[in-house]
Amino acid sequence: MSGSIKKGGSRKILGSSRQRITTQRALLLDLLRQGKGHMDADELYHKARQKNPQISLSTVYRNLQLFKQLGFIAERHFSEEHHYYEIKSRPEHQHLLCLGCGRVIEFSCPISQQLKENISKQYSFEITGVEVHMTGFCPKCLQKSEY
Amino acid sequence: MSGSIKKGGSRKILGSSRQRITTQRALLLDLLRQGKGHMDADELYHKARQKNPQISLSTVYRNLQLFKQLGFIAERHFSEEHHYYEIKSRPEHQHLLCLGCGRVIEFSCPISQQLKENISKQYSFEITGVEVHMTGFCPKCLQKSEY
DNA sequence: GTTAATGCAAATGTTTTGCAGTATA
DNA sequence: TATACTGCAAAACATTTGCATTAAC
Repeated sequence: MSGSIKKGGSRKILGSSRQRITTQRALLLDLLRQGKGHMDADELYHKARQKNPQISLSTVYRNLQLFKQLGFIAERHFSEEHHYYEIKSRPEHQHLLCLGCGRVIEFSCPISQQLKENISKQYSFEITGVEVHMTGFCPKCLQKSEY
Repeated sequence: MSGSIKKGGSRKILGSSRQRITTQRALLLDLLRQGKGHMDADELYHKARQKNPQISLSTVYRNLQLFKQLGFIAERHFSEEHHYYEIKSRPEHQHLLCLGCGRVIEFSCPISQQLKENISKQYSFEITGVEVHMTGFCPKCLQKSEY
């Protein structure tokens, strides 16, 4: 396949484990890094097809699983149907979902660190992740519902 | 159908809206109330079949949606695959999931109220729900991985 | 008696899997 | 060259829907 896709960045990530650096993986990681915010499997698939029309949906799913296992991406379940994925190198942030229009806002939540330590002590857990997920209605949607 | 299932409690809930109080609904609400913690659709279906072998899975799904819309139950997405449901009248609590054994621990998180107000002001949102979801490894699973 | 809710079966949509061929190391 | 990865098609899931029947009002 053509060498038009840079694999430099992916090598850093994938090279350290025993995984092969395929064109598809490089592309998928690229898209995940570029894409600001959250993507579900299907979105990622369609974006990938624009660069590589041959890529299959199974490859997307398989690699999302791999990236997740390797810890490169985090899986979020804040919407009803799909799972969303995002690169872990992004700064710590939490999510605020508007139930009216579906918009997702990210906010930082420094308290979560403290909370994590409290719970960790209390239950003798080793905590690996903290998600704070709020739902509500954004200003625009609040206006609409005022009649 | 037999009148062996008490519909009293359900009447309070369902009667206030225009929904009909069916034997199946009464049973499902009963099970959701009794069941401590979280149930997914399939679990609820199997529990319901023990009391009413005729009940169908579609009825379970349809009613979970209804209950959710009416605000009686909350839908949680803290595990990989399924959605879990729980009666809203339960006291405020958050979830801690062990990635090793799948055990879910509930903990209360009074800070969340404060957090909610902060974010609400900051983004002019009307916040309807706050979920704090932690993942990690419980003491037992930590022991196992120590070799 | 009306009409909403049910049960069944079929449909849908997402995610997973088997396998032969292909590209990476 | 050896084998891990891909693409395809089919399978496996959970969830939804259409429709005739049943039960609640």
